[in-house]
Amino acid sequence: MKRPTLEAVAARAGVSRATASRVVNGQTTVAPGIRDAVLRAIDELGYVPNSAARSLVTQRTDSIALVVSEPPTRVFSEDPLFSTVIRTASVELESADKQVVLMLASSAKSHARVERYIAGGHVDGVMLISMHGADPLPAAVSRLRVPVVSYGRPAVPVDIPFVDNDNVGGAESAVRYLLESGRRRIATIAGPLDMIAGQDRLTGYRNVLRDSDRRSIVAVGDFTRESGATAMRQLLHDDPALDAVFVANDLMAVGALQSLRQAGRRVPGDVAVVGFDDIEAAKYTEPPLTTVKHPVFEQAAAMVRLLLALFENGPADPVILPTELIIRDSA
Amino acid sequence: MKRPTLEAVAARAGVSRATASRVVNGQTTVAPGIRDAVLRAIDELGYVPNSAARSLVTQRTDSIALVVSEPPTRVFSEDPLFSTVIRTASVELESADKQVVLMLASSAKSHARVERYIAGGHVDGVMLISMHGADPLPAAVSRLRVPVVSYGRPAVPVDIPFVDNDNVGGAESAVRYLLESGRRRIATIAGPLDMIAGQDRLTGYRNVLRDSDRRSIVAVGDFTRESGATAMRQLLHDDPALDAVFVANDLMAVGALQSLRQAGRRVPGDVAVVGFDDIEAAKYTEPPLTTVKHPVFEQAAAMVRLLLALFENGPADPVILPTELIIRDSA
DNA sequence: TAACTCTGAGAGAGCGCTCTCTCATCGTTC
DNA sequence: GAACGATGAGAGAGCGCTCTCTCAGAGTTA
Repeated sequence: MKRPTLEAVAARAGVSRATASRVVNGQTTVAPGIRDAVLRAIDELGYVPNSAARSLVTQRTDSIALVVSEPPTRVFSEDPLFSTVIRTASVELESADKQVVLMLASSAKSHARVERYIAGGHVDGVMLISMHGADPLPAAVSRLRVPVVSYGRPAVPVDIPFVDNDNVGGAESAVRYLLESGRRRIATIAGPLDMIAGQDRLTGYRNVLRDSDRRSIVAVGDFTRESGATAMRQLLHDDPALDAVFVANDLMAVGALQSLRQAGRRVPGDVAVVGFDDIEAAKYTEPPLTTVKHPVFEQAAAMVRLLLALFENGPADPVILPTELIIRDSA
Repeated sequence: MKRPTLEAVAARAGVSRATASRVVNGQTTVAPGIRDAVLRAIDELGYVPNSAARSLVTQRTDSIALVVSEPPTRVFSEDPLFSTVIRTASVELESADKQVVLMLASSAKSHARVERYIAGGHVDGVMLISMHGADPLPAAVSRLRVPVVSYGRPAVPVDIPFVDNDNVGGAESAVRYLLESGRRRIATIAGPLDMIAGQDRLTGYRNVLRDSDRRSIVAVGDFTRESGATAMRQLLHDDPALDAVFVANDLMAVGALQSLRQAGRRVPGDVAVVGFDDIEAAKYTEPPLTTVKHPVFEQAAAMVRLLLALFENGPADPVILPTELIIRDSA
């Protein structure tokens, strides 16, 4: 019981394989009567084109690799952004009739695997997500002469188009807000400094404090809740008099809120807290979190558009999306 | 500048294409000297096999579809389980050298698309995740004569192997715990009743209450935080004297905690709360959430093993994983 | 030495499709 | 009425690979 081939369809419709192929591919140079006969044969036989055969000759695969490159330790965390980015990108790509091949690149071994796969011509394009500093993947992939875009500015200077949000500006607005609401000792919990988002948000924090001649108080986390909790304890130990903290992402802010609670500090009374990202959970913390909205959805969608534009040889300028301060109760 | 073919490798190594193919596929019937020559040629040319050509003849694709079937409304939510399941399954499949093709099936249109894709022989097997009640996909896919496994018991009775956790037993243990700790009026926030997890957890709740002759107090949510918050308000309105609530998942429990806080109820003093899933966020709620641990990681890994076993014509019995009550501060 | 087995390598078919080239047919124009 | 361009359909090559079949040559046995 084999799957029917184009040959079978052609035979049944009483035409040549070439004509059947024309109908399948929607060419207009087929007389209506014949087209109908072919369509009927396709329907009766339940014909579905064999993609391997097709892409063997067309040299296209209609699939896109979505490469998520992360340090192995973070692979299994429940990152809410991961889910949103993956889903949005999938939906957008599907509406462009592209398949999504998901690849996790954490170990060196899986890096090699990804490279081999892409080099193997399995995909028409690549989306690179969430890479950390010394990630060799952007450079490696860009060498492969396959259209590629990056979610977030690559940490190594490599010439691939990307979509990012305004991390520096977002952080600046958060810290400026804290300053303007009368906070004096503003600390920060920075993200991992081998990630651009970590670096840039710290830069934003420093920019504002420098301009106002205030001392910066920095602890570094790794964007997980737990690291946020640890970093907050650290900060309270280093400077018990701090009255505000800008946390580089909401997940760490959740951890920080818990540490503050445990230390008996009231939020926002004693310490104001501002996060970054505006994940759904931010509305449900106690108190609800003031945060910088990171347009994850738009960023993912823009990334897909950028890649599709690349296929059409369109312009491929980096896109930077604006952020917005969402004021709730924590600051 | 085209990619080198096997032909080119063979020519360079001074052998036939057949021999080169033997080396590439690791057959042992090649003399060591010749094998080395071929390997050298492969290396020098940077040869990577063309997968389309290969699967055209082998009829295998080495890729697996990971189909996530959800009502459109929930597609963009930041579901922490989604992320864990997808990642675990990916990692496991990659170590078996399978590609992961991610497909979102929310609309009827995308359902058709998924079916067409699978029928098109693009994948060697299918993993179906998170389908809701009237989902036609399990039945449709099982008709396609492609190996398929399901994450969670399919809602429609269809004969495909699945991996699930003991939803009924988990819910029972949670409610029994509430009962044993002296709670009298135990309500529940159920999940969507068109999902097996929603049904089964409600069944567990009812089983225990029936045995103890207590009245059940039920509100229904859809597994989102917001629905949990709404349902909790509803419950407090329906029965202000309730002193415990079993919430069918942690996300809704987070919402419920917020509503309780807003209503001035203390947790666990006035109302005890038990969730289900044990997502990471459960440790960070105020107070930390007592919950039933759902072995997401193991479940995803077991699903992959089940599918791989299917390829080997191995046994394909459903797997039910045990749950465990994790006691924190909310009950 | 002849007949045999075994091993290693090549020839060539064919997987299912697309696409160029060719050609028959028909309508149009002068 | 002959020459011409459109138009629609078929023939056939070839995409890159695997795998069966075949066979040369070396080793083994009587």
